[in-house]
Amino acid sequence: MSDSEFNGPRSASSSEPLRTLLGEPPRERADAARNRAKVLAAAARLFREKGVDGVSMDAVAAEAEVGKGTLFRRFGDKSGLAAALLDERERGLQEAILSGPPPLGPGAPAAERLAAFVDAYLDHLLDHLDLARMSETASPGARYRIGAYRFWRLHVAILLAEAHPGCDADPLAHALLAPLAADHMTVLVAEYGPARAREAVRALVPE
Amino acid sequence: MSDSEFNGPRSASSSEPLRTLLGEPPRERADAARNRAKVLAAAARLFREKGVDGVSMDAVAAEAEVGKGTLFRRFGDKSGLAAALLDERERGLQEAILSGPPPLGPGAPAAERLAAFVDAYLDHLLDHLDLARMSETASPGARYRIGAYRFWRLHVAILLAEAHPGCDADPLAHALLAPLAADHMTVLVAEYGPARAREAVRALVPE
DNA sequence: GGCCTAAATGGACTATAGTCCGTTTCTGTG
DNA sequence: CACAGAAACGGACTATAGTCCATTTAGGCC
Repeated sequence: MSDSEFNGPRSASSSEPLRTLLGEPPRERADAARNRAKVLAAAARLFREKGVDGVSMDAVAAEAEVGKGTLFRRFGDKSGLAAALLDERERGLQEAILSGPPPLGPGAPAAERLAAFVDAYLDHLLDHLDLARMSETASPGARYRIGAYRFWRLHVAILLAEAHPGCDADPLAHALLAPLAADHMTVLVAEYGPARAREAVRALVPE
Repeated sequence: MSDSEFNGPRSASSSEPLRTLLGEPPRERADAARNRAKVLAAAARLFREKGVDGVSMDAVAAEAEVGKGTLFRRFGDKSGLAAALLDERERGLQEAILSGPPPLGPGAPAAERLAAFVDAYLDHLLDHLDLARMSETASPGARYRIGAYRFWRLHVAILLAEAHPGCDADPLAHALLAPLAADHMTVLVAEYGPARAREAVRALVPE
């Protein structure tokens, strides 16, 4: 997966020529949309029944009644499929950050928003640990290529810059998100339980 | 790899019965030792020539003139092989921590030793990024199963407990090591260069 | 030196991810 | 409506990790 060539249903707006003029990406074909939905439904079903690790891509393709080629071309690889499933569930959190009530949404001091973000993100992550783990660890660097990661990172960087003027916010945001990696949280929770794990991560947030 | 059933040449001390009485692990057989050395040499050679990612386990087995079964039984999986190669190079750092001069070794205040450790670890990591990456990301959770990780974690936990009495040092040490993951540092360095990457990680160290 | 047991060996075998490309299906246009 | 080109399809194919077990070998003991 080289970037965001995969994923995400495209908008069904604009006539063909207008779209072209606007430089919008071409609309997704009807059969493609249908297959995307079939695959996501099949994957959700299988993952729920047998666990994320117990399901092969062949199995997903079969369950979705779709060829393997289709599956891979659309989602890139297994981590892409997991990311697509997570995506739906991350929307709510992203909206709450952009326009929900403080301290998660705008309005509270940056430091408080940062703490609220970490808490809310952990809530989300601990609810979908296995899916997140698959999306992040299927291949090296996978985590950082997911679109959602960029969102979290940008959000954290903006808050850091506001709370600590003069700090090198961009790489710092990266580093701050590192302990939130699914692989890491899996181990931390297994070893110390959710409460201590959560506290340890929160203790690293500046201020 | 369930634990440390693999790796590490065993000591050649003690007679058979004494060893048994002492509960030491059985001495490694001569052919096993020979093959371990052949594999490590072959892997080092191939990795240097073609890069860690460009070498299959089949290729390592062939180059070492050893069966695939031998290779896997001894090293568990690809990450185990990479870890075994790294191991040799980590010894120096571990010794410097245990008995070298301050601030890395004993003698300096805990906070200073912590900073010195992060610096030294990053030196080591950036020198062997590809090998470390393979050892940590070949399978989910691989990083946390490597013996060396336990060493770093214990060291950091002890220093944290000393520098910040009352903090929950064990999980905090885990969290503090998260940004030092090879996969994360690879991205951070690629995006911002070694200097800013290093600074960002150091900024997270308490105090 | 020859025997015996546990350890080690190696390569055939399985399972799975991911690629490739000839065929089929859309959809905008005349 | 029918045509043409683009887009999507699907399954055979390749590459690789990792398992299994019948066979071989080391080395302690007499």
